[in-house]
Amino acid sequence: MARNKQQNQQIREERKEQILQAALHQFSTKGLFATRISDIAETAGIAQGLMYHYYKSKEEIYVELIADALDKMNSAVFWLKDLPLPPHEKIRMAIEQMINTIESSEKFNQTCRLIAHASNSTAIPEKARQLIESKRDIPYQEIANIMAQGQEEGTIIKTADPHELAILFWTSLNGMAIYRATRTEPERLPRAQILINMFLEENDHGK
Amino acid sequence: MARNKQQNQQIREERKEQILQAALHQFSTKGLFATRISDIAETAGIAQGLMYHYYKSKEEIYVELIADALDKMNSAVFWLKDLPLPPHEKIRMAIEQMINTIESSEKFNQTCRLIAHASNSTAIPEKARQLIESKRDIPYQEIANIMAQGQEEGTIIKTADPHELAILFWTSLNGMAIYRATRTEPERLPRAQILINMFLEENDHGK
DNA sequence: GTCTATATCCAGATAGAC
DNA sequence: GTCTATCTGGATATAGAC
Repeated sequence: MARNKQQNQQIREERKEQILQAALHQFSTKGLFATRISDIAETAGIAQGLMYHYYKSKEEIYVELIADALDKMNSAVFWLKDLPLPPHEKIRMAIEQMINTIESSEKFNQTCRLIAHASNSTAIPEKARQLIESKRDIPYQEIANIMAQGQEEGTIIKTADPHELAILFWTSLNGMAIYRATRTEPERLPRAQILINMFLEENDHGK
Repeated sequence: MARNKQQNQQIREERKEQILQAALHQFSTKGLFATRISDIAETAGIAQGLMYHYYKSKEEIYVELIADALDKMNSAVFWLKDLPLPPHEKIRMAIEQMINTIESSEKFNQTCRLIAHASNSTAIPEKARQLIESKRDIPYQEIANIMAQGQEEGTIIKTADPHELAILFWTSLNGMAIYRATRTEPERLPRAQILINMFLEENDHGK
């Protein structure tokens, strides 16, 4: 008896993680349908047949990745919400952090592309569709809340309603993420400050 | 002799147009790999085999659609460039028109999704990749030129360089197009004015 | 747990009748 | 020009040896 149950369990966890990472890389650049299960296996450095020892299908891996991505996104937003900062500082920080992360984190980038692919296709697994539908509006809602608080405090512009501002907030950042993800030779993104200025009342600009 | 050459030629043109339209619809919602040639045939209302009488492969249709989309986009940008308007009015007009078109035109929407799918995938036909690579930067360049002119005239903000502003311009609009395209029950987009304000010097805001 | 070999299925593409 | 029937290749998924 070479291995006991615990060791097997650990190998299992490691392999699954390995597969997920390889799958994220493949799915994010090629999408669900253009990536073959053998691509993932190759990237993960294991035999194609072994994939089915860990996941029942390509789609199952995909759904797990989508679920993870949505959860991480929403966690980050709730973390922002609970920060002990005034609303306009939350907006400032969120934009700065997002642009910074878009520029520097390869994994974050892959995650953005995965979600972009998924949101833009009707041909994804039903389970994935439901997950996205049920969770994608949370970030919009939370940012809208923060915008509303900022408007009450007089630090966020009142020329648009909070929900409108939230859409503008996310669509701009989302656009940047896609821009960045689709350039091999990444040019620098616009500085955060310009985008921040769009939301703040004049007197706060230079703060 | 039922039909002469000219009539056949006309039928041919009509069919090709029919196929392109059906393909745009399919590709834009499902992407290249998830759409089957039979899906396109069905949408176009013709037999699957007949597809190959007009196009040599699925990829050929795809490449033609990509080429059309890029050309239309670039034509629109050159049209804007040649308008007899001051730079900041061109920017204003471009944003207003884009948001308006994103909201109202189904076909424009499909085109945006097609390009989004294509830019976001490395698994597209080589020919399509080359087309995109060679043409996608033209709109950025042209908008950057207009921004630079506006800065000289003092109507566009000088806190960022023209290229940076151009990226912000396109990524924001692109983000909106994707947002709009991926909602079945389309909520209204943010009003153009808020985005316009991001680029104009203060004194021009209310103009 | 891991691999190789293989069965199965399905979409792209072709052939040939009308 | 259009259709139906068919071939072919390639990818998913399974079986079975190690």
